[in-house]
Amino acid sequence: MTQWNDTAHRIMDKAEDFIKTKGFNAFSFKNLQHEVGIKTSSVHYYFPVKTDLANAVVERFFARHKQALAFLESHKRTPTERFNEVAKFFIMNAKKGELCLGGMLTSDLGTLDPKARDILSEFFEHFEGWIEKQIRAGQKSGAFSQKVDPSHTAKMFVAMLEGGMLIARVKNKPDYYKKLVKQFIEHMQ
Amino acid sequence: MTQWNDTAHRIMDKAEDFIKTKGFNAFSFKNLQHEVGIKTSSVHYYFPVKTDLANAVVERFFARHKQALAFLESHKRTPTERFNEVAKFFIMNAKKGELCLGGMLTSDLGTLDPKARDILSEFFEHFEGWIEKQIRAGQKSGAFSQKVDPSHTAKMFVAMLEGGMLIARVKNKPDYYKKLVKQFIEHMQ
DNA sequence: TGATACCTATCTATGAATAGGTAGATAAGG
DNA sequence: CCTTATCTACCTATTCATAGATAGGTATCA
Repeated sequence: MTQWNDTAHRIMDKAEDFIKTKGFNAFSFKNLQHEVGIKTSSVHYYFPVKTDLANAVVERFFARHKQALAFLESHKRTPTERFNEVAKFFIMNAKKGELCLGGMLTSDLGTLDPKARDILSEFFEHFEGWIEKQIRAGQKSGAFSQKVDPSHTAKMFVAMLEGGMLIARVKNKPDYYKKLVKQFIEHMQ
Repeated sequence: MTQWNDTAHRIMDKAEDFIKTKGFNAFSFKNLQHEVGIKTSSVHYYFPVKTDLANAVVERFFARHKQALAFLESHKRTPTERFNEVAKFFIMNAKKGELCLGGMLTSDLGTLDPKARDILSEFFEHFEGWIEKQIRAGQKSGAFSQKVDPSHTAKMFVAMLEGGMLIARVKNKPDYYKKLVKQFIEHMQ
C-alpha cells in the first residue's frame, strides 16, 4: 500500500493486466521488464519472488475494492443506487475486457501461496457482506422484496458476477453480462 | 474422441487434472511424463504442441458433457430431478476439489488458441440451452414458477455454478456451494 | 557514508519442441 | 511362407529459448 513507491506500483499495474488477460502463470518477469521499462532484476528488488508480487497485487486490489465500496456508501444514498453502481462498474470493466482481478487470481489458486489465498478468501467474504448489507437496507426501505434471503442472495450475486464475467469474455458478448446483472437486480425488487 | 488410443486418453486425463488444479500454464510436458509414465517426446507424438493438448482435452470434455446431459434427459423423468442431478454432480465434484474443466480453462482463455475458445463458447451455449429447456419443461408441468424467465435464469444459473465453484474452493467450503445451488433451485419453484 | 533505486552480467533449471532411432505389429508381393 | 516395406508407438538425446533468481556494481541523494 503506502509501502510501495511509484515504480513498484507501475510493476503491479502491469502484473494486474497480465493476470487479468492471461493469468498469473502466463507472464514472466521479462514481460514486465518490457512493459514497465525496467530490468527483471529491478522487479526482483521490489518483489524477491514471484509469489511476493501476487501477494502485493492482491493486497492492493483488496484495499482498493474496500475503498471503492466505502466510497459508494458515503456518496450514493439508496441501496438500489449503490447496487447499480457496483453492477455498472463490473459491466464497464467487462466491456473493456478487464475482468475482476479477484476472480482471475482465484482461478490460479493452486499456484499461489497461502497468504494470497487468505486475502482472496477475505475479499469474497467482504464483498458478499457488503452486498448483503445493501440488500437488508433495501428491504428496510421497501426497495427490495422481503422474500429475498439477504445472505444467500448476496452470495449468489457475487458468484454470478464472477462466473458471468468469464462466460461473457469467452462468448465475446459484454451485453450478455449486462442483461444478466440487470435481471438479477430486477428479480430482487 | 475415438481417434485417441488409451495412452492419449491417459495423457489427457492427467492434463485435465492439472488444468483443474493449477491451470493450463502451470504444468509442463515433464509433469505429464512423471504422471503418465511416458516420455515428453511421446506426449509430443500425440499432441505436437501444447495447445493441441488443450484442444483435445476441451473437445473430449465437451463431448462428455453433452452425453451426460443427454443421459439425464433419457433417465430422469422430471425437470426437477434432472436439475437436481446436475447440481448434485457439480457439488460432488466441488467436494472432491474437482472443478468444472470448462470454467477453469476459460480462465486461461488468453493463452488458448481460437479453436479451444470456440469449443468453450459452444460448451456454455449448450449448457445454458439445456438448462433453459428444463426450466421451460418445468414451467409446463407446474414445477417451476411462471414468473421465471427461462433464458435469463438459465444463464444466471450457469454463471453462478462457475463462479461459485471458484469461490467455494478459495473459501475451502464446499457447503457454501451446496447451499448456493439449493437456494437457486428453490427460488425457481 | 550509507541507504535507495536501479543497473549489468550471469547462473541454473526448466520450458517446449525436434531429430532421429528402434522394437514390434501389420501388410503385400513374389 | 518368407521377405521387404511400412506403420505405430514409443525411446534417447539434444536444441534453443526462457524461466526465476542472484551477485555485485553504480549513481543519486540525504
